[in-house]
Amino acid sequence: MAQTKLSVRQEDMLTFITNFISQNSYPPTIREIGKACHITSTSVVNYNLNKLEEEGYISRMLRVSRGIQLGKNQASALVQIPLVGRIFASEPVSFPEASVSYAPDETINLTQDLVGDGKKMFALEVRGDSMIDAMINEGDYVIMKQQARVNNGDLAAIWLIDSEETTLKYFYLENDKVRLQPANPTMDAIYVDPSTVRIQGKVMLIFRQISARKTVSVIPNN
Amino acid sequence: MAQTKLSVRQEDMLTFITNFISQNSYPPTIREIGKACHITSTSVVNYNLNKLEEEGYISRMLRVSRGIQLGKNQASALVQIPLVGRIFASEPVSFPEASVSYAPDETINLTQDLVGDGKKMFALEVRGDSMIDAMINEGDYVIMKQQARVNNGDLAAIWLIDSEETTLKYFYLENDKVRLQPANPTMDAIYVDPSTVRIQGKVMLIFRQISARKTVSVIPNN
DNA sequence: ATAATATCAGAACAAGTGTTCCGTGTCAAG
DNA sequence: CTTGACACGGAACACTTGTTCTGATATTAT
Repeated sequence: MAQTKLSVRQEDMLTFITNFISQNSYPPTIREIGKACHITSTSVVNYNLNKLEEEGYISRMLRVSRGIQLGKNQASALVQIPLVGRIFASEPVSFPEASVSYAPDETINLTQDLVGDGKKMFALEVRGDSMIDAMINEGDYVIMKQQARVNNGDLAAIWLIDSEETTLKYFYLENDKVRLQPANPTMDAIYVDPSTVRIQGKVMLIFRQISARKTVSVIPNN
Repeated sequence: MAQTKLSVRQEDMLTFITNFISQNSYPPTIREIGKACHITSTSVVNYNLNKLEEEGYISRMLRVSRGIQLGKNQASALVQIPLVGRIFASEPVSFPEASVSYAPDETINLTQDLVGDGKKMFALEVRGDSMIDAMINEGDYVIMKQQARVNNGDLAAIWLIDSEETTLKYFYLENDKVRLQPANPTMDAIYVDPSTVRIQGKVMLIFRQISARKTVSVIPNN
């Protein structure tokens, strides 16, 4: 609460605890903390742990081994988002069924500070290069939230009824006309009638994984 | 491995362990499991825990209190990547210092299945629209791994000595010439001499957060 | 039926673990 | 200088906790 400055020792302990939990998925003991932070006495570790708890950085469970919880990590709780398919420009977005089957290989894990609570959300893999005007490559993943309305300025998945295609553009309703603004600033917006578009969802996050995807002609350099 | 069917008791234990961890963020002890699952003997809990480990549902740390890890969660272990600054086209990438200080507001949490172990990695926020040829917007986040060498086909941060600018391009070494391929397929590659480039790191992940960023001229719709 | 295996219960042990007490040194305020 | 708050180190204590041993009961195979 007081949010005063942490001592170097306390900061050292906090980073160790954080790393330890992320590596082992269970918290360290007092003696493990002391050994890692070069503190010989368990009472000193206990003393500084109480300081950290007073400042709100951690929570402690009395008399419980490894009973340390990171206060800040509540914001980084995991959400599991199902990967339900692919998105083509030539098709409407295929929404998943209500039942969320548990398929670990087709699940994308993200933290809540990036995408929120993950309700009604799903992931799509982008196929084709028709999303270039939205600055989206083939192979990118789009995290979407299914909803029929979006606010002005949201990046939305929109089904264009006339031309029968799905596009991702920033949505603006202006004077009874819908302005669809490409994410690429070098491209122009298009104006359409609201009755010719159907909002399918709102894009929450886009990410692109680089590693080991373009494994072509690998020649190590000097 | 064998993936046989779990007994009711083992299934009961597994659900309790899962719920306990999600509630307390640390695993339960053997006796806590026994009490919750109506098992009076610690040896029986220990016996079934070994069964669960043989089937791959959990991992156990020998002689460690609360040393239980959920097998499924190993792929979604968290890595904390420090957000160390911004990346301009007109400057070399500013690398962080060796010491990783604990600054909670400037940390990006991702899962290991997306970015790997997170060693020597850091996050940069993209400023300016000069990365458009890499299909990267202003405001995007780039997760980079600091390394002086990359393999052919890696997306690399490259400092061009002559023109004094940083660029993100796919790297290919071909016949003593370096081919720098833009991510945007509509743009052409450039060929430069290896002595005129300096590899600063490899791009592991790019992501773009949409929510509440472009709050410009918001006019609510019907 | 008989043997073999799997599952279980109780108890005991050694090590792990949080807590507490006492003493020391530092440093700024009085 | 004295005082008090603060941080630290060492030690001891009591409880926790994983492990192991012995034996009993249930299930399955031969």
